[in-house]
Amino acid sequence: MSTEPSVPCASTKADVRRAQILEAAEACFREFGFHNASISKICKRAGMSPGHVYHYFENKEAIIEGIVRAKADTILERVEALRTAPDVLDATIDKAGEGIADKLDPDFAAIDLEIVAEACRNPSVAMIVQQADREVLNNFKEVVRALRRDLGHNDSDETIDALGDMIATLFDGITVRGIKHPDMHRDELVSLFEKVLRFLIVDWR
Amino acid sequence: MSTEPSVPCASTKADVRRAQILEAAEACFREFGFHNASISKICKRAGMSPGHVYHYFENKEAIIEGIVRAKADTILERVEALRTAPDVLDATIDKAGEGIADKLDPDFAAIDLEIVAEACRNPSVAMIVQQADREVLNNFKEVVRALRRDLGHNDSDETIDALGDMIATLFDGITVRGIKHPDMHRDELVSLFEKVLRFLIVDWR
DNA sequence: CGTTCTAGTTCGAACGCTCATTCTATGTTA
DNA sequence: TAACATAGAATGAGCGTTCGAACTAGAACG
Repeated sequence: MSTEPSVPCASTKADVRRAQILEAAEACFREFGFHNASISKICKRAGMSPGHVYHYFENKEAIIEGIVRAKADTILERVEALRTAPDVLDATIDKAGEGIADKLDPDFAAIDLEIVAEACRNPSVAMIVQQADREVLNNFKEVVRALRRDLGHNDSDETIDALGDMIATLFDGITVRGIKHPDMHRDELVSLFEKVLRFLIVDWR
Repeated sequence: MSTEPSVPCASTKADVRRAQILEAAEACFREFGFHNASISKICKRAGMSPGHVYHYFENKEAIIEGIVRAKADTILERVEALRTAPDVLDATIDKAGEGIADKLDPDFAAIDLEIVAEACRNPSVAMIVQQADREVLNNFKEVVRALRRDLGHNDSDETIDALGDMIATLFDGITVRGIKHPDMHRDELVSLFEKVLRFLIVDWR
């Protein structure tokens, strides 16, 4: 213990509390949605008093933004990892299967869709979501561009843009599909998904 | 006027009121989300008193279900129309462009995503959404099966299932993409979308 | 033809409750 | 002792819902 001065131990007491609140809030948001998850539900789950919660977050909106930002960071890390993989094409298509599995997880879907729905009417949430998407997409497009250059394609920026958005559309769609059609045959869908991905990245044009 | 007995004029006074309420509710749901759209907001917009609203709907949940059911019916009609088109393949791919434009409309997206998010935690909404999806998909799969039979493909049921879900995934994804990346270059995406559709329906396997 | 009756509409005040947020007081630590 | 951590009661607003009364419009009746 003692002083521990300049180096922020990466988790001050305040950081721990903030994380506890965010964790409890995420669980409540998942279960009830942003607007039906009350502060009292959240602080009961976090084992704190409402006053204490307000000591760390200015208001409920700030908690929502905290969650949205945290989720955005997670996705960003994931894509960042892609770029450093040894065989990028295989990694991309292999990881697709994993990515799909994640996105079909009801817990993930509940929060993700809640966030997108909120982004439709809450400008600050929309900003966070859109900025995260921009970074993810830029990252991913770099991967795709390199991949296709190696395969002999000579793409314009517009082509790469469309390709990036198209593939993102596929992943975005999976989350919704899992909710609208929970009993679908997943394995076959994943295999078809990979074929489409191959068509887009390798064969197309 | 006079009697007008057996033939239900298709719109009794009660039906008109119900429709008014649903219309006002939809606008509020779009603007505020299901849970931030209060009865008082809804009835102000509909120009009615709260008591009057409760005369036609048992509770707020029933209004939500009414909206969800109405939206589901609209989509169903759209797909039903596909089956009766003269050149089905072209119609399917042409209509795709229209479908995409609709799904990119922020008003559509706001309600649609709100519904899917609600379906994650509200079982009765989930049921309506999933049943509608089943009907839409069955309809659409019939179209695809016939199309591919004419093209010389001999598909198993599982193949057609996967194909249907894959294409549905594309459409579901577009709505989310439009929110996460509102400035994207839409024309290029639509054209790529159509190529993927052609790959899936015509070329694949 | 005017009046009464009836059943369906429509209103808006009122209820009990929960919400987000604030405030003051009390522990805790160093 | 000074600064921070934590509690929990209090506040006022707004929620979903209920309820009784007022308003209609047309049928029945004299």
